[in-house]
Amino acid sequence: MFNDIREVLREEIVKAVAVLNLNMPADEILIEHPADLKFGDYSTNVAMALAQKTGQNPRDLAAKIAAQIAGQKNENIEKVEAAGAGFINFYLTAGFYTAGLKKILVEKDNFGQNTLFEDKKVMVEYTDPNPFKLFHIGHLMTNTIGESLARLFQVSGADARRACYQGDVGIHVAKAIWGMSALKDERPAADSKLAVKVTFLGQAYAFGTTKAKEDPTAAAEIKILNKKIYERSDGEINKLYDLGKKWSLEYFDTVYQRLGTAFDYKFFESETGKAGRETVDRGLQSGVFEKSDGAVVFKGEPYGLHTRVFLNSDGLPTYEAKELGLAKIKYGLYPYDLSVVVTGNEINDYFKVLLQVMNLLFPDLAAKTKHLGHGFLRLPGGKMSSRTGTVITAEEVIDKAKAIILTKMKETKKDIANLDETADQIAIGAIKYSILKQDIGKDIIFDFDKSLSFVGHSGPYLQYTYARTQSVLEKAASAGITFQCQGLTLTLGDTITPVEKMLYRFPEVVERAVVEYAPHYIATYLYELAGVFNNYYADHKIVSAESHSSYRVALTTAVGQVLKNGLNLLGIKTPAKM
RNA sequence: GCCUCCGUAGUGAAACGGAUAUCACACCAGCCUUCGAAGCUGAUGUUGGGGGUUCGAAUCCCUCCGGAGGCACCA
Repeated sequence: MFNDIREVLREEIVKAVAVLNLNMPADEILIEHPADLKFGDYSTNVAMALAQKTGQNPRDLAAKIAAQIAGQKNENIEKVEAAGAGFINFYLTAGFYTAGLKKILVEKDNFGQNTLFEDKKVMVEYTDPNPFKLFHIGHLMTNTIGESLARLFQVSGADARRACYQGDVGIHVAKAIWGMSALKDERPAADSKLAVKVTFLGQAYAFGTTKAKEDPTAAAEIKILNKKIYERSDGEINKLYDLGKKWSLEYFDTVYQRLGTAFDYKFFESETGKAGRETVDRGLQSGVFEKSDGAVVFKGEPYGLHTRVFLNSDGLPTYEAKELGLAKIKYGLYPYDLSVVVTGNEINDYFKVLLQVMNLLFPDLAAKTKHLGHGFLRLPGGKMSSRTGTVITAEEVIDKAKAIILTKMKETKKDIANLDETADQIAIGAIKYSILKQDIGKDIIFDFDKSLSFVGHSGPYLQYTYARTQSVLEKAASAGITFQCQGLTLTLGDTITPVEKMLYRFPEVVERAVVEYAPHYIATYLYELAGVFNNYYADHKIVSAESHSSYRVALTTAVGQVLKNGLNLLGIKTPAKM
């Protein structure tokens, strides 16, 4: 198979090395893409590694091995040469590239799939907003990353399920309920718009928070309220609680729909406490936990970790205990092979403790759990806080971006039927891409003007390039230019370009992205692909009466296809016109 | 104080121990009577300091400086 070209090269290398009476285990052979296309399609460092072992000159050895491989005359290899400090560079044949092109055109939406997680059950938990609180740009970051990972697992053969874990109990909820009660005259009617209800919840929470700080009486009331909410012992409070939670969840659903996420499972802290406490009780029996100052704790120091509280001195489960319960509940509903939990990196250390505890209590689940801590999306002024009001909601950012895009769209005066929907897709594409183009572990200081780009290395650039391919293809169709997947060949002096050299790499990039939990490889690759295509576009007339037009149309079709498949993995839509 | 993560052009980022460290933004000079100028071409400019390991270090180790996060009943 041509997409296993790395295996083909590996075999050729092993064969050549053996002929030269040298020994290089196949799994130690590194085959990679050179940083620059001028160094060929792949290169290997075997000569440098062998030279070190045998004391030979790496450059001479590379030349010998290259000559031997060339002599083996593999049909996919156009040229092999030694270069640099002792690299062996491979240049592939035109036939290889056109076969790659054909594969894209045949597989279409399926191009890029792999079998790394075939038949595996994967659960991805992400987003985790708290009911009664705002859905802010931090949630947008987690959601964007988690959704992309879920999609990467899916194209890798997994049955990926999306899960969201939400804090529907706790002091923040009590503050909001207290606020709802105090501001009862301003409470929206049942038939009010959802936006109004959510705004009210935000005000109620802010009011409760402020009063809790300023007024000791209010603070005491909130504490009592918190207990009542936990116990569900007061009918009036339950009514307020249920109402507020319903509004919140309805609102979150509208945000998810807009972002293109749909959860299979929604878990709540109010449900995980019981299972968590039971687990901790059993762990206390078996000596995993111990009592300390009236609380039940896990001593992490023997493992190089922190001590953490699992049941507080009132006997209530903390977040740690609830998380243990959550793991059990998740596995009960969906016996996964892999459970990925995506959160901010502030809880990295805490999650290590949790994994250690899980390892002692149920090692099978611990081994299947992977925590991914991503960087923070912070504001230039410092930490974002919904308490002090220095918070930007996800919708504010999207709407602000959308307004800019609508202005731009009106300037370009394109004939676009679904203007509003398209602008929404571009706004979200810009935001998601700005998050996914970099390593997920790193912070993003979110400054609207600096962080969100609609030109250059950005989501809209990729969407624009896609729209351009579709526009060209539309023109080709009306000119009656078609192509056959069989027998695609270059004609009339056309040569292989960087476009073909980038296209076949897509499945490799997908594999690497899923193995390393790193969507940014997809983002970077798509940007490079779009770059070489825009370059090609500037130099080549695609739709014409010339005989090479058919091949060029096929190439354009493939580029559009890969951009679409790749952007889909980032959760970014590809409007045909923008 | 202890632990973890991070320091790459003016700014924001990329680089699975490999070749002349790659992009974007910004700034400057060009390209639309020709398939979408949200595009293309060219110019300027970078690995925090000091040691070490290696044929080869932005990447691994030590140390110093700077930043972020965490460190017992919040999540």
